[in-house]
Amino acid sequence: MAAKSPLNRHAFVEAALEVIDEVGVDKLSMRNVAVRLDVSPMAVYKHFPAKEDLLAAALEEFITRANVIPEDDLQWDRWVNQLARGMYEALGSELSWVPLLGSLRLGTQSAAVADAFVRKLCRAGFTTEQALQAFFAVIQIVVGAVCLCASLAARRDEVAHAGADLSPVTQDYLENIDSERLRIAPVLESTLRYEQIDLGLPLLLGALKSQLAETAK
Amino acid sequence: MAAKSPLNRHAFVEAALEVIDEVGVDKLSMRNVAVRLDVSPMAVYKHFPAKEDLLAAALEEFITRANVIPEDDLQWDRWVNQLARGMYEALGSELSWVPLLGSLRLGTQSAAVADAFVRKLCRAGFTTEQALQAFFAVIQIVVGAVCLCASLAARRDEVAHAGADLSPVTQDYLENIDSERLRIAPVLESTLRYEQIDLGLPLLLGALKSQLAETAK
DNA sequence: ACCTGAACACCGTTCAAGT
DNA sequence: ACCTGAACACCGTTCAAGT
Repeated sequence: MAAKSPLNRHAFVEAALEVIDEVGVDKLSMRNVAVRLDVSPMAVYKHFPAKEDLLAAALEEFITRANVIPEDDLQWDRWVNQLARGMYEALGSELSWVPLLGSLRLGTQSAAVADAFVRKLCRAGFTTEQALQAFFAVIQIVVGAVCLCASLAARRDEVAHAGADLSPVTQDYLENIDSERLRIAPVLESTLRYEQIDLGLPLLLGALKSQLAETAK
Repeated sequence: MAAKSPLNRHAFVEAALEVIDEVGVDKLSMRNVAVRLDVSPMAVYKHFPAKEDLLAAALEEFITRANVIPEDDLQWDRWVNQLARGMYEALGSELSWVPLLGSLRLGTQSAAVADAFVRKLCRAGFTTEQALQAFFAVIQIVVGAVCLCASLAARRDEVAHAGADLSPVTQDYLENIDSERLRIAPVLESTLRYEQIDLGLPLLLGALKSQLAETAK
């Protein structure tokens, strides 16, 4: 191996993504990234002033690789649908990012996604302002859906009661609610079988279509 | 002070909330909670098997105190609107919870909110399934809006360029995007002045109204 | 320039021991 | 029962020093 060429930023980002892939974001440390590169833990600080900067760079690279921007030949509503699902799946496949979504800053790649979104919707007849608001609304749904998905997944990992037919969520719900309202339980159970993204996103897309019809008039 | 009565669970939750209020969720530790109660750090483990359990209990108490369930005499759409805004404001006032929203499990109080929501919408004419889906959609919007809000706030805390008229978000956007698309910048700037909750929530409420009209037919 | 070693001030958690 | 003290195996970060 070409052992001693000086390491660049990208090597650290690459190593960080590998560590995250193996043990999750929350267990990434400056030390284990360094160990993976066979380098002193403190070498990382020459390229990233703090752990947060390394994480932000890794998230940016993760978003780039997720490659969520759909082909341009789709109709706008299908385009938005596919973008949202792509983001949902990418984040869902690496749930350990989720706790950081609220605190990390996004960079170049996020701007590119925003830009593509606004151009797509403007060409479909939305105003720039509507398009940008729609973008934030879609991101909200995606981020929210991934968060809920993560917190439900955490529940499912809890020790499953032997022979229980109901999900842990429903079980807790039943423990915490008056017996008068038991009728909600089966509906809760079936609703939890949906992917979270299928709950908010269709409603949002419907609203955007009405808005477009309104604007076109 | 009645110093030596044995401490109960609630005393620890109370102390945890005080610590969080002062230094944020991310700096809460078993040790500083214990110090606040003038007790050995290890006493906490007699009541909570792990830090995560203490945090979950604290979040539950936080939600209870936020008291977000609106009065019942409001119309369903205003009721939903007020609930969502209440949750948004509560979480927004204590942004340090946000990074944990995806990973913490919710309990009794969350079930009570879900229950109130479903009952309210069912009485307005929604089916139980629609109501429950709407609940998850609303939660998605709230959680997503708070996450975005937090990540924009993190940006605003970065060193503000002297004399800059544009927000850090817009500045980064401009750095990362072709000059051809500069026209988006002013719209981005004005969109960022909205509260995040005002972007997704109105669209969602509009969609729910159409759905209700559909169902009533 | 780029990396190292040792150190500081913290963590969560375990475990045997106290009262 | 409830709490303590000491210890283990980690953290992020700083800083003077090496090459």
